[in-house]
Amino acid sequence: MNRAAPARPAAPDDTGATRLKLLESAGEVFSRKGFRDATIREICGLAGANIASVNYHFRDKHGLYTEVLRYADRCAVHIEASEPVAGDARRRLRQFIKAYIAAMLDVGRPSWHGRLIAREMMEPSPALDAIVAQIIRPRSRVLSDLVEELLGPAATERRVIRCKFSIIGQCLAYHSGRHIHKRLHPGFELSSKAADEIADHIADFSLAAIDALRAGHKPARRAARGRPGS
Amino acid sequence: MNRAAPARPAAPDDTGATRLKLLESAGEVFSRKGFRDATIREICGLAGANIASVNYHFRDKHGLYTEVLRYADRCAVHIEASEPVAGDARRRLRQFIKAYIAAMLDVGRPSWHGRLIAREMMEPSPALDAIVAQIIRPRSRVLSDLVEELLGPAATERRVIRCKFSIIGQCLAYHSGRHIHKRLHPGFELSSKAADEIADHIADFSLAAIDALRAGHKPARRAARGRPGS
Amino acid sequence: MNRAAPARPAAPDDTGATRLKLLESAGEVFSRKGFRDATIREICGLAGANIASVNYHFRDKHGLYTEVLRYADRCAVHIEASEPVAGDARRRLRQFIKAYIAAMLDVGRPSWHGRLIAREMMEPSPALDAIVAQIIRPRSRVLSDLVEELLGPAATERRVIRCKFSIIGQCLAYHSGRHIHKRLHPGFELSSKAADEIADHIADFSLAAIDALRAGHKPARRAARGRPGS
Amino acid sequence: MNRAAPARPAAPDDTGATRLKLLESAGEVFSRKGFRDATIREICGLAGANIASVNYHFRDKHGLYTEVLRYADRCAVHIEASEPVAGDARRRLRQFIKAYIAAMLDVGRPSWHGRLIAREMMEPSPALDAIVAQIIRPRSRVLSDLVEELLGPAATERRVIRCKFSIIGQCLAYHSGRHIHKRLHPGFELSSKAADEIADHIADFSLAAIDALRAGHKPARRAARGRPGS
DNA sequence: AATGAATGAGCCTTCATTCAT
DNA sequence: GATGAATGAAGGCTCATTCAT
Repeated sequence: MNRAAPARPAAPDDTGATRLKLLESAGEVFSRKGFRDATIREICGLAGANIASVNYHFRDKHGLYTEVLRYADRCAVHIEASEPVAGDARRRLRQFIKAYIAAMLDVGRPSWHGRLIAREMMEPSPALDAIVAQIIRPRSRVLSDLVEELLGPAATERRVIRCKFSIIGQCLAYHSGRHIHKRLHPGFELSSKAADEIADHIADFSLAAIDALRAGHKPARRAARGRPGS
Repeated sequence: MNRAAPARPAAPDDTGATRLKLLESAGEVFSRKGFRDATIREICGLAGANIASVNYHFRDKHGLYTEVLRYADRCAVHIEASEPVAGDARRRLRQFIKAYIAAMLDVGRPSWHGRLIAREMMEPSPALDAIVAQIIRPRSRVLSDLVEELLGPAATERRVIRCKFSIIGQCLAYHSGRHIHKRLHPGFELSSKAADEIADHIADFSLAAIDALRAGHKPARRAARGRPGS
Repeated sequence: MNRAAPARPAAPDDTGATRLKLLESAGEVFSRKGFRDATIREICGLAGANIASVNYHFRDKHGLYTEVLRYADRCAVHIEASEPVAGDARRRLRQFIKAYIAAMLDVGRPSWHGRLIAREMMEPSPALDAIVAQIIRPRSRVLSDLVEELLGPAATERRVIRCKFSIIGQCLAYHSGRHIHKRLHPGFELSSKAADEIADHIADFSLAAIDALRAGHKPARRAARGRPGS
Repeated sequence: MNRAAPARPAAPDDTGATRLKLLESAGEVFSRKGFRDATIREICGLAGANIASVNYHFRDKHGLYTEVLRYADRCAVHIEASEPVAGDARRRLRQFIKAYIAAMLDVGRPSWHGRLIAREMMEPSPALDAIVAQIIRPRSRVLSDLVEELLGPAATERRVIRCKFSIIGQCLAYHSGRHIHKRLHPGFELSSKAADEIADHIADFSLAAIDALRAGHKPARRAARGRPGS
């Protein structure tokens, strides 16, 4: 009743140096350690601010977290917007995957955005619903449309969803499996340099699979053999 | 469920009812909440043991965690061992995927084993190295061999690794993305009933893609400009 | 209600809308929650003022409290002054009790004045000395004079004080014991409607006792053995 | 779920040196400063115990407070029980008042019991209901019966309650008004020495008043005059 | 005359750990 | 072999206060 972001309720933005530094630091720490393991002390220390400033600007640790997610959302919008809509479906899918992989592998960016959302996906906070509605669902629709177009007559709702998950899963593997990857294949660095190559692999892999599903027209067990490749 | 290490009779000893109950309870709680969020109190409460018993039996919270992982490992061995080695590569790959998906979706089991390893993959503890060496690497080899065989002349080290990740990534997606899936597609339950169908989809998808890679000897049929592989 | 000190034109200045609203709000909150439980935030919120305004206008939370007491004092003067001086002692005592009970039971007023002083009586702040000197002692004198007159030849200093406390105590009971009263006798509301009846009871009760003390010249009519007074 | 007085749920008692010292210290501090102003640090410091011991033994600051009240209750029982039931009503009322005044003025006792209950009366915590039921209501009944007997035919429910409050109010005045008393009449010490004399005054005062009410048989305004004394 | 921003101290609570039996 | 009792460190939060404008 007598707190909340100090009388500036509707300005979701940036003005205020401390507030901004706090958001950045919190994004970094939350994405690295998760909500509970992140301590307000570390966040404030990183931002060079007093411990109580979190209470002042965001009321709460939860309030800070929520605001960090909204902040990440605002930053994410133009990444989305900058993607080209032109080209045929195959090309657009490849582009989509490239953008996704780039996000997963932290290619030239504040870098914690992707990690934070990945974290929410694995162990959701009450904020996940909003994230799904604002960030994930729109992108999911784009992907669904692409897959549906590529499947052509073979597209059923169920199959579109499965293919979508297959594509996203391949991308996510390079994020959530990065620690395993590092230990299993020390020679294959997951640097941003490899991003393009990885994305192409996933695109090739997925397009071939979808082609096969379309050609076979039945997802039957051995239907795939020989067809898609020729 | 809690059979003492069958092949390793002199294992660091599982006798002691309390000790064993502690391991089971800890596995359950650690897998559900992660290392830090799990409290010794809850674990002991679930096991009906004294708070100090963790210190007594395992010296430490970390000691308990390490021992839980080794305990899970011993239990995991025969799951691995029970997988069929017979059949051609296509069939064995499908079996592999079915087993993996079943583990991910907790099909009829005490079931914290899979969840715990999934957790370690995302935010590793010092114990991850041991897990990789003892549990993950062996399975990874099995999968590598399968993929290599299926790729035939098209198999390069790099490509085998990429395909392996594509397959594992699709499976993991149904675990790490389960919260998103539930929100995005409320109609499609991720129950154990769907496990078989999902596994078949992933097998079809992956086999088709691998076939295409093999046939084309170039990553994709009509690789949209830029030829990722070369 | 918030008329500036009428008889004291040069009083430490009440001009300034914010300052005045702050005093009113603080009186309300302090009287309801006590000094420490009252928060500056709530007071300022109620007054629609900035948090720092307390420091600006009153230097301190303590400064605000002191000033609130002085403000209440100024408001209290005419209540005191408006009491009738006419009539015989019995009637004047009854009037005194009615005024006191009305103050205790908050009969149709902004009403935090009485509550605030009651609070100071129970756990005094450094400001209590001033309150006693300026507010309480004058009224106490009035009551002493009445009791002395009523006791007549039986009046000793000690006995006058005791009777005075007996009268005040009965009145205070309806304030400090209100929560007990509510629980013990849910049927008997302590509303302002009952104020007059209660005051009459206390007056009857006390006058009868004083009469007896005077008549017997020994504390009680048939003082049960031991004669307390002698 | 996993806390509460350590597995000794039904033993409301003493064993445990630290636990007992904690109860005593808490009683002292709570009675002097009230629930919120009392700090766990001060209580533990006074008891020579660690800060966390409150959590261990009583789960909570609230839990400690509740237990302190129950502890005070147990101590209070024999005070109650030791009161004589013999004698006529006048004498029993005088005894009642003496006991009450002795409690108010802390005559030779752990000393915080009375203060604590007095505090609860003025600003109740959720525990007040229990206190009323277990401690206050029984005593209140005793007093009601005495007053009813003394009023004889003049006793109505309403009048009995009023007289009861008049008696209790006089006693409470010496507790809640002690700070005022000290400042107003520095000569009259409120030591335990004066307790007996004060109690006798209240008894004389109240008995005379009740006699008058009985004689007048109507509580009318001027009915008291001349009657009770003769 | 007044305020938004920031601060440091302190409180309650929780947790893993240890000690003595 | 096992446990009840006790502890110290740390975390989140609240509050009165101050600074710069």
